[in-house]
Amino acid sequence: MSPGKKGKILIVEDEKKIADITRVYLERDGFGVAHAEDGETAIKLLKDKFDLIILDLMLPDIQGEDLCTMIRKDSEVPIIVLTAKSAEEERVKGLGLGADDYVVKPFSPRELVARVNAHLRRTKKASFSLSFNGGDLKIDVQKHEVRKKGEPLTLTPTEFKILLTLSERPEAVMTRYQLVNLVLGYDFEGYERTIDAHVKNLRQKIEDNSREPAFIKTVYGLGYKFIGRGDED
Amino acid sequence: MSPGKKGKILIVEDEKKIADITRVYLERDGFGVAHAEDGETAIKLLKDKFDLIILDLMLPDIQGEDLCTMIRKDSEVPIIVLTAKSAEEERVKGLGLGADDYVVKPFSPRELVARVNAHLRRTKKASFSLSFNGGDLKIDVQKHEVRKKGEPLTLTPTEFKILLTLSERPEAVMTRYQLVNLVLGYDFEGYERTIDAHVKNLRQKIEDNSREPAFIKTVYGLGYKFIGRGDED
DNA sequence: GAAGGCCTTCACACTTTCTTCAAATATGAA
DNA sequence: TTCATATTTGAAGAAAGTGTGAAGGCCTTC
Repeated sequence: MSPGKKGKILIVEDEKKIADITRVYLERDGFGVAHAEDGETAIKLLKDKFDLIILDLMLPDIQGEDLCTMIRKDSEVPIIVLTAKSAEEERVKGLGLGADDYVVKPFSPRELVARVNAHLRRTKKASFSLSFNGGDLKIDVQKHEVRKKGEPLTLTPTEFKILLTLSERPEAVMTRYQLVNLVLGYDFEGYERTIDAHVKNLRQKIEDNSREPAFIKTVYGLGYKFIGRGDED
Repeated sequence: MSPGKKGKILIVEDEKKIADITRVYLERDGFGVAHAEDGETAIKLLKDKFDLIILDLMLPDIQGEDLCTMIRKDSEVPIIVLTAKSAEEERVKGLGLGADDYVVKPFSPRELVARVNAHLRRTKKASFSLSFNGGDLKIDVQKHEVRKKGEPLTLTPTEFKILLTLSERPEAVMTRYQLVNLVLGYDFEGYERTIDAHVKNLRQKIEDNSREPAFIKTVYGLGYKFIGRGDED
């Protein structure tokens, strides 16, 4: 493993080509990278300390979810989960398995590196959660939970991901095109306005009045943006 | 080569069919596209600057890898490599040589375009904004927001584009023809003076007195120009 | 194999914006 | 100053974008 000035990262991924490309990107960005092709190897390697773990949920010998909870039991290391856009994602939600972030496959390697950097930057914060407007809206990624004025909401995986994507960059307009890529995956070939339907459903859950949305605003001709004052965590 | 509002892309690919379909998709998405059928042509074309390069690793006259390193030596331009499915090894090698992403043939044009966009989005400055006359007028592209003395204004998409186009080159006169092309698109077939109507509406929003515009001046017989001292941001 | 959850698509109503036009006003040249 | 040409403006129909409910498909669970 190369030295890694910026930190040590463990990739747990059985698809060699994905692991390789990810490694190349991370190393180019100054990270040290170790790679495990299966859960067993990962557990061995985990005797060393890592600064962040990238974990594919689909592994040959062990359920990624189990590995995730296992890691989380022993440490607070940030975990970014890779999921194929399918039923996997639902399990992320169902189990609330304590990952700090998740990225939909196929992903842009640059996107992944950006997220790795983002997580390490806020490494001091115990967990990756967002809170807006004096606690009116709270998003806890590890628990995969959203609360509005304390009340837990039930969001579908796609709704959650849209909300997360928008709220990570308050005020910034995201086009439907961008949202499709980030939320549904770069290989999504469907109808772009599917996003509208999800936004509608999302608004009905998080907004007081979905006709006059306070959080997710429409930007005519462009897309959507999230409005909210981030709170201290 | 078509103008390309979103950026200029060079396709280096000897299979004409693939090059053509890729070009069509990219152009439809607003890119300008140049095409080289072999390495030699590519090197000639590379005297121009491109925003991204799509490079087939299998070329008639030169090793794609060599071309890749060659390009990377001179510039940071994002490179997406196309590889045939069989050539497993080439992928990683290509990435080691400084490519930014790879796509396996046969590929979905849509996915390729999505990746192109993803790379360019990362390359671009995260958020650029313009500020004029000591903060009197601020334009934030990422937020798609314009503020006049701190007050947010509601501009339509076209108004926003006109303002942005003009303000990016303060003092420069832009003809209606130029504005139509840049703002309404090269394929706009309507009445050139539509711009006037938009400028009118824009002035009513951003000017104190739309009869004596301070920002958007008319240049009689020519077009419009934006006046403003850019502030440090 | 029925039920339920989720995603996607579609059609239609609705909202916002764009384009065009014609009248009014302004400009520059003779 | 006068004339021909340019520009501004308000209004209105045309066009484009968005919200929404419902239907169908796929998958998982019971």
